[in-house]
Amino acid sequence: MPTISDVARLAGLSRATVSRVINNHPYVSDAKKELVLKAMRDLGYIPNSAAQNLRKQKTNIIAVLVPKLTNPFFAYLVESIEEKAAENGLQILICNTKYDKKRELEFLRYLKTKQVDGVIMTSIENGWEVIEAVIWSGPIVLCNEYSAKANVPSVRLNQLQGGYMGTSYLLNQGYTKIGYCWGGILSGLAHDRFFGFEQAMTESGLSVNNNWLFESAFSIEDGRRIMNEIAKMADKPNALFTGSDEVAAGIISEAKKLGLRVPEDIAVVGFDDQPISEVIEPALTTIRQPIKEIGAKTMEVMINLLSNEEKTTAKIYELPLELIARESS
Amino acid sequence: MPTISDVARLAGLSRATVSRVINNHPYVSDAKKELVLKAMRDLGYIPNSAAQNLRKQKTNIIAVLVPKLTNPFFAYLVESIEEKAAENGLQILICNTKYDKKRELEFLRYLKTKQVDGVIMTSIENGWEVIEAVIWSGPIVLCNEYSAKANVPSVRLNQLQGGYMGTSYLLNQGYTKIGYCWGGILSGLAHDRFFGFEQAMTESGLSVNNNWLFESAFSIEDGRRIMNEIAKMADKPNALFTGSDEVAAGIISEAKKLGLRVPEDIAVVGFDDQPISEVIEPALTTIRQPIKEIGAKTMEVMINLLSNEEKTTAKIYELPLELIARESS
DNA sequence: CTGAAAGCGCTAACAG
DNA sequence: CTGTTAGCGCTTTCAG
Repeated sequence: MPTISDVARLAGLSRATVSRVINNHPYVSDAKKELVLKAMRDLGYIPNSAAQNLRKQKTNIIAVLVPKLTNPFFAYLVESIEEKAAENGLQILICNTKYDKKRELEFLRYLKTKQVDGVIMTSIENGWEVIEAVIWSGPIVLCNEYSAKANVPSVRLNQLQGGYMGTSYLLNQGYTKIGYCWGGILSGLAHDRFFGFEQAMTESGLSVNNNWLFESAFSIEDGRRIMNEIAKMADKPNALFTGSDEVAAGIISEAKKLGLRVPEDIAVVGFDDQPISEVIEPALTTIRQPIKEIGAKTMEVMINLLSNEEKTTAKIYELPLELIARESS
Repeated sequence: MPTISDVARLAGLSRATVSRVINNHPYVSDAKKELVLKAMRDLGYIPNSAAQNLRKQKTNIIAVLVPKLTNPFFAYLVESIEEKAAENGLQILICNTKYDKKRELEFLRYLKTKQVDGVIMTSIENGWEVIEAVIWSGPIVLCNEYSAKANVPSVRLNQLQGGYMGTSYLLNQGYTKIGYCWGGILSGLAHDRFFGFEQAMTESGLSVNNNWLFESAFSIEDGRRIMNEIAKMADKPNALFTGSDEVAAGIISEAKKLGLRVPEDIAVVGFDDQPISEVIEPALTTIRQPIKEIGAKTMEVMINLLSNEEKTTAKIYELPLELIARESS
């Protein structure tokens, strides 16, 4: 493995000059530059990034924390973030927290070990106090997530609007016995969405039925479970706002198994507009999140933070959602 | 940001001793160790990984190249690889090549820049000659992929068996007009699978109909497109081996739109046993790949390579596939 | 425009 | 068991 010294020796120049060529500095004569380039080629030289990172005190890597990589929403989000990162000469390090506090903390440590220059969090598992302890080591940007206490920028979707939109749609279709599925923790985002649901209900003079609030709803399997719970109820909801296409898919699939018709017996609204929502039958009414836009915006904010053009504040960037009406409600 | 020197100073010891504590070396008296630990705590010290990487000439990071992160198969595969990596104190760097030669090459460079200690490739875009040029910088392991020319270990599934199994199943169900969908490039893996298809056909005294070979089949959309092509044919296949659950889902969904019955009018076999296959209607007959096992095995081989217990050879580890019979055929 | 020199923060002989 | 010393490979003043 040739080093910069080998290149310098072969080119008959100093390491400083070679370094200048590597980093595209001005003030290197074309002649010497050619010499260096040739030597680099001849030796198959590639700069060692650990050395560069150490010396420059930066890595050009941004950690992107996601709670579940196998959730298409996050897979697409990561893709959009990566795209914007690449455009700006940055690399991303995908960190799959699996909704686990400890794992999240380990990844946040990367900021302190200088393995990454910044962190984008697409979910928050730990309390903000814990996260705050890390932040002075580098910028953090929240994406599709927020915490009331967080004093960092966050780029997110208008979840309140999402909850309101989905619920209103059901109400307009004439459903009044509406159930609600959610993950289980009323973190900022989930809270807003629920608030939107509540608001739409209230405005229609309806109240929320606590028996129809289903938690721990994440996966297709959870959807099936919830549908079975509903089937056993004496007083059943006739519509569900699920907060996730996967959960919605599970509900629809199980409902059909149970001999129920969707949307006649039970209407369903998903969230995300994932590929599955077009393929399932009946096709899913869902709420599309502008994934590309949110990813790009998040990276943009991060880049500004890194270049100190912007300083860390709790600024919120909010993007709109869109309801995609299909057949399930 | 405190450094090792700050810790040493505060503890009244040398940097060497602090380093020993950091790295859990034996031969540090408990008393001094306590002193160091306390100093580290008091300062909030965390070792700088760029410095460690430079000094140790290794990063404990393995790059995992995947062609498409939004494909659930790869998302799950990455998860299983990560799990095994974490168990062994390794970190993975997920690299999304997007089926792009140039991106693949950029990621392979990480091996030369010493950003990673090894590379796991779950697809190959470039010719092997190109890849070979990189390999002396560190170990490469192929996962669910192989190249005839590759002189590195590969952990893969028996695709020939997969192609054979899916086709035989269709034949046993009485279908004889069987079409075949594939990505478009007959790389090792795809070739084996096709060969299995051919073999099953031949054994049944059937020949492959070239009109029913559909290429560029990757996504749900592609499935829809193919189904529409079929609808226009005078002589139509009555069964399809798709090589992908996504494509199969697209085909089924579109077939129903066209008023066709699945499997009566057209039977479909998928590949991967992705979540979608259970939710779509009719549920998809598909071929399950042991993702957990293949990921774990791949990492195991990588770890042996890194520890020099094993040297790089073209050894092949092959895992079996399993047919999951459902309703689509 | 170019080179010499001084580290970035850490680890690993080696000597004691 | 502990400290001294010599770098890992690169970049960046500072002179010239």
